[in-house]
This record gives sequence, C-alpha cells and structure tokens, in this order.
Amino acid sequence: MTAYDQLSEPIRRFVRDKGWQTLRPIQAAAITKILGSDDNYILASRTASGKTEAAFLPILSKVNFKEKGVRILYISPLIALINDQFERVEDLCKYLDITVTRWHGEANRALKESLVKEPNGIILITPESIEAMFVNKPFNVKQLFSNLNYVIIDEIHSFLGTDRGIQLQSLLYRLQQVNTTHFSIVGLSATLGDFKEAKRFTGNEAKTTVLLDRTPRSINARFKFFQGDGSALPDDLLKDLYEETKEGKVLIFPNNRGKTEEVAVNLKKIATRLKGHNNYFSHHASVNKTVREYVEFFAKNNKREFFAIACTSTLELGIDIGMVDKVVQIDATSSIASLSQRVGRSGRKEGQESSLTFYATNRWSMLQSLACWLLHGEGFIEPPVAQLKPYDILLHQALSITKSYSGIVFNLLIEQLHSNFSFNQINKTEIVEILQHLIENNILEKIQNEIIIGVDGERVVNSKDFYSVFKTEETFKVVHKGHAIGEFPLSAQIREDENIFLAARIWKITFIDEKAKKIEVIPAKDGKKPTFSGEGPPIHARIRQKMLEVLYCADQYEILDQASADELETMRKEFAVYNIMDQNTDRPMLVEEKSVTLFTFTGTKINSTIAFLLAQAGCKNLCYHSESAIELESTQKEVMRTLPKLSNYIDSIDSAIIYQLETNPAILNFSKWGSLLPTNYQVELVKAKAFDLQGARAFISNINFVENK
DNA sequence: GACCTGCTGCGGTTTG
Repeated sequence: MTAYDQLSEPIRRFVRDKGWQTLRPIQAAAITKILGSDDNYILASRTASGKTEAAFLPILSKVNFKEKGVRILYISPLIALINDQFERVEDLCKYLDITVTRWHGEANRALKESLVKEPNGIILITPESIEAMFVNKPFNVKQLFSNLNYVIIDEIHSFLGTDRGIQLQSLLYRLQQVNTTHFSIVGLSATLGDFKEAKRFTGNEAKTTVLLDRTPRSINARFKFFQGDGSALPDDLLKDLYEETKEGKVLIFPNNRGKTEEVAVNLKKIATRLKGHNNYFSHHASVNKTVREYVEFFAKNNKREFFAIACTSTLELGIDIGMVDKVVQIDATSSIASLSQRVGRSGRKEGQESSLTFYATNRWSMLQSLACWLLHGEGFIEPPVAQLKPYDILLHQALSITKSYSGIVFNLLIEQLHSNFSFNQINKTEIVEILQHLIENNILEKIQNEIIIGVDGERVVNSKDFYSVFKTEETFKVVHKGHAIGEFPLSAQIREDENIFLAARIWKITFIDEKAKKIEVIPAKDGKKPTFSGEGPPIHARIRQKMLEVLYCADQYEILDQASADELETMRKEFAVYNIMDQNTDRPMLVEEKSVTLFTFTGTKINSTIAFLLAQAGCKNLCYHSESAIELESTQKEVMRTLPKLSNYIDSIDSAIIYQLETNPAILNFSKWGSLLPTNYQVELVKAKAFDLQGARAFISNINFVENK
C-alpha cells in the first residue's frame, strides 16, 4: 500500500485537491511510520520540503476528533511562525470540520475563551503561553489538555541545548501528568547537528526515531575580499555589493544590527544616485514589529520587484518570506548551523542559479568563513551542548508548580521535580537544598508540610516577566510623528541631536522622554550606525581546527576571488615559520622579545577558560577571539612552566568563581533565575556554562606549542 | 566580537 493509500479519505481528498502528483520523500516516510506506531518521530529535512504536511497528514488521518478535548498541540518558538502555520493547518482542517486555534499573547482572546468552553481540535501555542496557563489558569490546562494524542514541536533544533528547551521539556512532562492517556511527540527541523540530543528531547530516546531527508541543494558560492579598517565597511566593498545585489531578491547577513543598518542605508544611497530600485530594507529585533511585518509581506508577495533586505538571524528561522535568489554573508559566519539556515533561504528557480556570496574585510574572518563553508559541505553541524544540571530552570519550575497548585505538600513538590525527566541529573538532596534556600529567602514559604509562594516570591511569580526563561534588555521606543520605527536600549550613543540609522533610514534624535521611555526623531540626511553592547559569539572548536587545516595545506579553492586567494597565500607564508607536524596536537607559538602569543586554534569557550586560568596563575594576558590567540606579557620560559600547571587551577576554580560572583555579578548574566540560587549552585552554573573546563583540561594535556624558527 | 525568542490580569476607553 502506498503512503497516499494509508491516509484517511478526507485527507486524500485534500491531497487530490491540492493537485500534488506525488508526496515528498519525507512525507511518504512520515505517513507510513506515524500511522504504523505511536512512537515519537523527528522529521529532519530542508526548508520548504513539506515538513508541516509530513506531520499533519498522517496525524489528522489517525486522530479521532469525535472525542472531547484538544487532540493536537502544535508548539512553535515564534508567534510569527504560528500565524504562518495557522493558515496552512486551517486549510487542511476544512476537510475535517475541526477548530484550529491560535494561542499566544497576541492572539484573539474571545476565540481562546470559546475554546475553553468547548475544547476540541488543534491548538497552536508558544512555550511561554503554556507556562502562563499552568501558572494562572491550571484548570484550563486540565480542561483543554487532558485528551492530547499528539504534540508537534516546530523548529525543534531551536530548543535543543537551550534553557528554553529545558523549560519546554519540563512543560511537556507536566502536560503528560494531566493527560489521561499517553501522547506522542513529533519534532520538525531543517538543521539537526546531533540526532541523540534531538531524540533525548522527547524524554524517551529509545522510542524516538529520526526520519531524515538530506537531498542536497546545489548552490554557487563565491568569496570576495576587501580589506577594511575595522570600523566602517570599505567603499569599494559597498560599490561591489551594490552591483552584486541590484537585481534579484536578496538577503544580506552582516552579523549585527548596527552593520545591518549601515548596509541598508548605504545601498539605498547608492541606488538613489544610480537610479536603481528603491526596495532596501533592514530587519532585526530593534526594528518595529509592524515595520518588520511589512518587509516580510513585501518579500513574500511581490512577484516582480527586486529587493534587498539586510537582516540578522530574525530571517533565519522558518518565517515564510518565500525563496530568494541570492544570499550574501558579510564577514565571518559564527556557526555552521546558522550558515545552513541562511543557505536554506536561497532556492533555485528554473534556469537560474541561486548564489551565496561571502564578503570578508579581514583575513581571519575570511579564513573562518571558508572553514565554515567547507565543513558545511562535509555535512558537519555543531551538536547542541546538553546542560546536565539546569538548577536555574528547576528553580523557575519549582515556583511555577507551587503557584499552579496554589500550595503543594513539600514532599510532593520534591517528587514532581525529581520525577521530571528534564531534571533527571539533579538529585533529591540538591532539590531540597535549593527549595530550603528559597524558603530562607521568603521566595517560598513553608507552613507545616505545605509550600506556598513567599512574601518576596509573589512579586516574582506575578510579574509578566515570569513566563520566559530568557533575559531581555530595557528599551526605549523610537517614534516619528506618532509612528513607531523601532526601539533602542539606552546607551551613551543615544542622546539628543545625535543622528542615527534605523529601519534603513537616517534620523535625528530630537527628544528623549525618560518617563515614557520614548525617543522622538525626525528624518535627517546623514548619521551613524547604531551600536549595541554584547558578548562575542561562541565558535566551535571544529571550525578552528578546520582553519588550521586550511592554513597548513596547499589546497587551492576555486571559490576564492584573486584578492582572497592572495590573502590566504600571505597567511600561509607567515605561518610557515612554525613547524606544525601534527595538526591535531601542534599549535603555533609566536615568541617575541617582550611577549608570547599562543595561536590556540580552538573554540572560544576553551580560549576564555585558558585565559582565565592563566590569569589565575599570575600570567597577565589578552585574549583575541577573532584570531583565537592569547597574548602574554611573559617570557617563553615562564609560559612553558605555567601551561602544564593550569590543570591544578581547574581543581581549585570554585573559589576563583566565588570571588568573580562577588566582584563581578554580571558573570551570571546568562541566567535569568540563577541569582536566586544558593552560591555553590551559582558556581556550578558558571562552571557549566561560562567555561569549558573539560575542553580546557584536554587541550592543556594534549597540545604542544611550536615556536617560530 | 552577537543574534534571537514571549507575556497575565485588570481597569479603562471606544465601538457596534
């Protein structure tokens, strides 16, 4: 029997009406598997390969909608994705006469309320909305979700190895607790680096199978090199970029919000001068949401006009903007995972080749992009890092469960947390210690055997900021004549009379209203790109390893333009002074009169850890992340004497971290709820997330530094 | 030398 024949009659009619001649490979596989068993599945195949239908066709064929209650829960990391998928799912469900309800912070409230009165069909929801329902309306959770058959998780890779993912896992466990029968999980993803983590995500690795369609996409990649000065983009690069992107539908990824504006404003200026098209946009988190939606709408619905959107990762995930002709990456990609998502945006039309252009403004950036492109070709994607002991998320869930139950017996709370598979590496003693600490600090209160929210905890759980596990910066709304353009965090750069780029236009700041948190602006002729503060992106050690391999081989790459090839040759000559025999263990060490520089060619986290340990050992140093280099103001002798001893400093790192937490609390900024933990648990969080102790230990014992001769 | 994500309940006002 073919996959099509296995579908229910209404769903077969849907497929016929759509005029689909054949089902896509991932769809055929998913239909047979999902209809054949109640196991969990992860569907992995590229963007626009029909994954949504691959999940829904068999599930809608299988589920009996006559029974009361919501039967299918679809979970998405983005509201925008829910709104996109809603139309597709509703289209499908017309054939079954069931309700599809959007359930997120911006969704229609009346529709939500009427669903509570008569629970049925499908809900499309965000993790935070599930959390909010548990906290505020636990009876609604029961009413709606006690008869679930399937939970579908879209863009599941965006949850793997993240705090938000652990929160979602915990919520899945809590949903299963209120469910009368067992529900199955189907995850969807275009970019899976590690099947094991994806399978573990469901809580039942043994009963989870990955269905993979890795049909390759052919794309024409080229590298261009324009030496920059480290601040503004070079003029000749901008001119070349304009020629490169003046025709077609183009996405440009310049890596940060400031540069995104710089690119959009400058291309628009050139286009005005040369009378080219005027459709230049910028798209990132600081651009007003309505403006962004307009840009997305324009990209999706304009069949004829050319456009270029300079954007950040906001256009990396599955929001439907249609396929583009060209993707441009400016300076180094920081991960292959993100590069794959960006490549996935470009699709080939008949008779037209899709293209990817890498621009680099410095040699290290070029080398890193080349390494990422080569690894992408080898099929490597960074595996997500599992966080074994997420104490901060456990703390958050402890508060959520307590509030949800409006008071819970102490032992039952411990049991709820202990049996939750997302916390299975955290033992009972640890859970009790954390809860006791919360009681001591009035976040929780213990009355005889019962735990309730404490006096100071009320403020925490009743804040609208409680439902998410990620931190956000406070921002000021940027407004022109009542129209919202975007938002900025208040920085030294934002002051009256300053001119600044935003939403691909130039503005003068006329008034800053501290009380209303509003910045008034008027159009201006010239200005600067905005700057945003932040840490650097973490680079995986495999990328650095590949950079070293490229440097110490004789391969020529056809995709490099002459300037890039020349720059690579220069670098190879400069690095030829180190006699690297084994690329796995040897690393260059530049010895100069007053300093020593270690070219570690390893991941950023290992670099930060080693730099921290060296400082602990009394070796002052500077860590240059883009070059993966650590410069020490020491003699070679001192460095060689200190390096082998660094492992001892790992053994005694706790006290150093306690000192850091006292003098520089920002070290815990990666965690929203971590500051409520006892100090020793904060130390464990920092060790697990800010550093890579295991990686650093291995690096110290395996690596041999080779000096310049 | 970073990027991104989400949001209740309630009281007030406006609209059909």
